[in-house]
Amino acid sequence: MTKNYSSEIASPLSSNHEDYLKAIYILEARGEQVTNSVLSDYIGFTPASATNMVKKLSQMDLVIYRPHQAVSLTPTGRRVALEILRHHRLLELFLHKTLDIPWDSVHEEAERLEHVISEALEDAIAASLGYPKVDPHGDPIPTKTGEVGHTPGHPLSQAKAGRAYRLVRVLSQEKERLAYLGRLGLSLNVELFLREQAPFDGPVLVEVAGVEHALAAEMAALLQVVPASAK
Amino acid sequence: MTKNYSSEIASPLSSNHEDYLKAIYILEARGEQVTNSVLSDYIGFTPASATNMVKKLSQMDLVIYRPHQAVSLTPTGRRVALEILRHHRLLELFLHKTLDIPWDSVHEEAERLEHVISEALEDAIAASLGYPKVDPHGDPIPTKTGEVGHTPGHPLSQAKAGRAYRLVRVLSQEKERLAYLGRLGLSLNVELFLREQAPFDGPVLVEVAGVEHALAAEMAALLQVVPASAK
DNA sequence: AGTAGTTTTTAGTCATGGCTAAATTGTAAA
DNA sequence: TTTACAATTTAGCCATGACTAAAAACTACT
Ligand SMILES: [Mn+2]
Ligand SMILES: [Mn+2]
Ligand SMILES: [Mn+2]
Ligand SMILES: [Mn+2]
Repeated sequence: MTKNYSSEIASPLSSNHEDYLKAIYILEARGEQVTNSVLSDYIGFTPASATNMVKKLSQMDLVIYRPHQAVSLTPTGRRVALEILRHHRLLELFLHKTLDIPWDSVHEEAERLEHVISEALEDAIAASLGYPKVDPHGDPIPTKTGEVGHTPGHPLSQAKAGRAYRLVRVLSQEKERLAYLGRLGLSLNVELFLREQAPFDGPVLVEVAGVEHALAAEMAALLQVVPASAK
Repeated sequence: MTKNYSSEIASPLSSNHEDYLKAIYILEARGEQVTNSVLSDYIGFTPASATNMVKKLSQMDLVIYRPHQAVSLTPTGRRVALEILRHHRLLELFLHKTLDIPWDSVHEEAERLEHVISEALEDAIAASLGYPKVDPHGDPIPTKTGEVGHTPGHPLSQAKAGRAYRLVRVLSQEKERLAYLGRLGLSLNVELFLREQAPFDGPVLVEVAGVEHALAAEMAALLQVVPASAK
């Protein structure tokens, strides 16, 4: 767990410390108020454990903690979160492209690997992939200096019927969901044609590689698309 | 740390548990009596910690422990050790071949990665490398079923002067030593010519790629070679 | 404002696995 | 066979970070 940020952080961070920071970052980025229950739900530990950990992170100046308030990251905490997130997404893409691991399995694997790769290995992976900008789900890969690119696109549920789109991001890491999409032929950068959009949040009819499929409204809301012609 | 051996092992093993088992395997394989001090020296924890851990491993039926006697692995313990060793050596080779990580850096990296890769990833790595038999240092890679190939060769210190040899194994993981050998052009499968072997365990003169170098006797003892013509 | 219900924190427990220091055991020389 | 010394084990301590249960604090409704 020796990292380049170790220079500014007293005690070394465990995998769980890192996962907490990453969770806070992701929840903040979603625009949610990171309350204790939101956080503990997300990470899968009890609320008491979350409070406990958040207090420790606050002592290390990685988060701002005020009792009964939402937590937030300090600049250092954000740097650490982004470093782990960079590891995670680089690893997902590497596993997928270099070792043909299916896109619905890379998340789990990266969840463990992200905590143990060195900076040198991170760099080697980035170089071997040609310094990519997005992971296999279209999530932006933070740069070494902590910039996070903005991903274009809008939910398929808000797209207009009778037009062709390209899938640029899937807002889910759920294995079963991704596997299902994969079976429909829907993976990153695939083109689809939006046949019909049922009103009142009804299902969506799409055509992928000449085959028509119906998608639940909630599913369509997770699929970010751009017009097919757009880069 | 979910592994395929989890079926037969009650509690999940931590990275350290796995490193202890691997250490015992390696020390046994070297022909050493695995006493508590040998083991604690090797793993870098205090003797008291080693006793403690060995007792726990013994309760899990992974080692045989009798007070004041050398420890040894049970069949299950050996299986676990070989699984981790397979991970380690596959990872070393993968990092070296696929990501160009120098042979003197792969050990450290693999030491952490070996504990967190899934069986699926292990298989994907093995497949992508064409099911290799040895790692970048010539150490044999155990098979999935736990067989360990026998590596040919004998120490350069016991070779005859005036003949050509090929380096097939280096019995060291020391970063500095490997880096030095690398600088001399000595890496796996490289050919060398043994010019002179000084008596009384004196230095050895070798020619590598047309350049002559003197090696300490202890260094030459770590280099396993075969006659240059031999496959 | 009072109260019910929810969220959060506190208090206290436990397992893990390192450590040091002291006690014990084993070995080998006198 | 005693004695010295090294190796090993035991005992006890500590940090970590999960947990449950209880207390406290917020929120929202009457
Ligand atoms: Mn993780
Ligand atoms: Mn992803
Ligand atoms: Mn290890
Ligand atoms: Mn090796």
